[in-house]
Amino acid sequence: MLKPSHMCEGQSEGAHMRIGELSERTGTSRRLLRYYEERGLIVSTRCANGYRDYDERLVDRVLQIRGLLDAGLPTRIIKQILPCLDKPRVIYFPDATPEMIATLERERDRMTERVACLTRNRDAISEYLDAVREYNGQR
DNA sequence: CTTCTCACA
DNA sequence: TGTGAGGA
Repeated sequence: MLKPSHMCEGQSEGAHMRIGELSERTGTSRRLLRYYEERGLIVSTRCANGYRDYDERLVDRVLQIRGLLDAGLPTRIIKQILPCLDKPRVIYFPDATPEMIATLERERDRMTERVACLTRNRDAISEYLDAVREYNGQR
């Protein structure tokens, strides 16, 4: 029995993949995945050949990171709160430091601001669309 | 295919 | 924050 070529030595059972697969499954460029790792957002182990080896669970994590980034959070903040968002949330209550709370509150307020901005622009576009339909309708 | 660094918008 | 080039 030959083991699949994408598998590493000594990682028999856990589902693992290398960067190309993680890239495809997350819709994130390989370049960007390395960048996230550099910023400390994700981790990887290395195969004997030096290739990165990613755990299955990284798929969800990367997706989550993308979502946070889309929400406008900088990587340094994401790096801090990512552990708090992990599965067993209760465990992480201890490290809810006052400064952590403070940064999260600021970040939430910034989000609120962005939401308001998006809403205004969406409404402006809706209004324009309505006007266009009106014009085309009566001609 | 993977890795890395340097430079740049 | 994210990409492209270019080499190993």
